[in-house]
Amino acid sequence: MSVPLSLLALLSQGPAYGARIKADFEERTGRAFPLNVGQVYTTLARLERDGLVVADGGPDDEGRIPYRLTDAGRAEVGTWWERPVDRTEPARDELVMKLALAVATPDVDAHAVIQHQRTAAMAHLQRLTRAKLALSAPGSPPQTEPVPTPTSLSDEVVLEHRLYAVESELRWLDHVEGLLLHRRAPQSAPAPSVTLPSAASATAAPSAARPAPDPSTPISRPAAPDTRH
Amino acid sequence: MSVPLSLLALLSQGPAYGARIKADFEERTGRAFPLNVGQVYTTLARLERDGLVVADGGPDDEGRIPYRLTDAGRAEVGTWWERPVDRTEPARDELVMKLALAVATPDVDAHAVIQHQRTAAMAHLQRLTRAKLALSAPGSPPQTEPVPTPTSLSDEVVLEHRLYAVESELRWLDHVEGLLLHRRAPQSAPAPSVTLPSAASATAAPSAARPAPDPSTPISRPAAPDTRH
DNA sequence: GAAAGACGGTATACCGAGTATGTATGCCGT
DNA sequence: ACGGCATACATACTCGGTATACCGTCTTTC
Repeated sequence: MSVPLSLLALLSQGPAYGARIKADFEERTGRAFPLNVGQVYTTLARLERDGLVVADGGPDDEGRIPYRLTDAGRAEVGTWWERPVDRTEPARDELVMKLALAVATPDVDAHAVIQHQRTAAMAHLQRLTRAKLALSAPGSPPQTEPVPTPTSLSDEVVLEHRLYAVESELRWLDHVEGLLLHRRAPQSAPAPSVTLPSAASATAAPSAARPAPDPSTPISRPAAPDTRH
Repeated sequence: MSVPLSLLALLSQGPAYGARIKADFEERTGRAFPLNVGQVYTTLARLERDGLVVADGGPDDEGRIPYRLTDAGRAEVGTWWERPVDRTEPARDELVMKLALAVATPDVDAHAVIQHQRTAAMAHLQRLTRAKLALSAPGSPPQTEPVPTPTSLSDEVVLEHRLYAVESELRWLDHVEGLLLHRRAPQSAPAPSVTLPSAASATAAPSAARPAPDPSTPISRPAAPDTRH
């Protein structure tokens, strides 16, 4: 759903042929999203069908077929940059479905599911952290690099996103575990006064990158694995 | 990619026919993931083809065709609950691609992209918060509900996930903005000592739902929209 | 100096997810 | 009895994604 727009965005920098577009795309997204060449051609075909792109003449003497944006295509890119991506509908995330099903299904130990996911997430977090360190210091010893941008900004952008995502996922898992404990033993307080963890703080001061301490779940857990690389 | 497994999970509670499965699925995932009926049937067909499920005899007197798990299917569900969902590869998220492209493309004002996304995210956060409040107190005044579980746990699980996700996204946007400022004016500190926002704290004490204050980006931003009710 | 093969580029076939639409049937209410 | 509606099943289609086939050129190697 985002690949077509990405291709348009790349073409807005000038005409290019399929393989070059693929290379550019991967380069500019931190090589985090390997793009199958086939997809590039089928997508280009669809874009051409929709009048957003045109083949700029037949194959040149080296067999390449450059494509360029039409005016409609250029407009499309423009609005893409302006319009925020839609987050209003929930994103069919496997983990969310799985956990929602788990807590709603008898015979399933939701706690165990959470535990498994959590240890995996922590391992993943470790991996990402290591990657980040490697990113900031590519050649191990020298930090006196003459190049001011030794690593691409794109790399960092996607890496950071993954870091924030795992971290958030961990907190969410903790929170759900807390919910489970409450529900299982709704001791004296039947009313679901469910702590409003992030929401309260975030709405109170959403402009600052305010954390969401979740006081309701001081769940004990296996010790953190060795953290340094 | 997760719907087939979900259907198997539902069938593990006993045989059911297509439409019933759809209803169950939506019920147990907080009605956040509307599932097209057609998809249920095609998925069931594939599952039957793969031997994970069998039609339990022809249509009954009301035209329904119940399916039940095979042993292989049951095993599949078992391993699904045990195996954490894979987060090792980056999840083709439109926003991530878009922003990675934006920062790597001249002629594109990445700051503006971030701004647009941020205001949208804040509006969304507000909406979710409102939904959460409505969830905890469905009938407005009385909190003396006799029912201990007036709202389904599944609802809460997916709602909370969305809250954590937006919040994390906001922090990430802030962080990227910080990166942009650094890169644009790499004043006296050329070495990218990039603050390790979440990673450091999360690995230091991952068991507590520890927040990840990002001290590097005290970016000013438009005031928070009205937050209450 | 030609066969073999690596390489770069294009194109097609295939699968699964997801959506829209069609069709049969039973149950109403008038 | 008939129109309308709900229920359940089924098919057709689009799109994202992967694998693979194909074709020309350049290089290697005997």
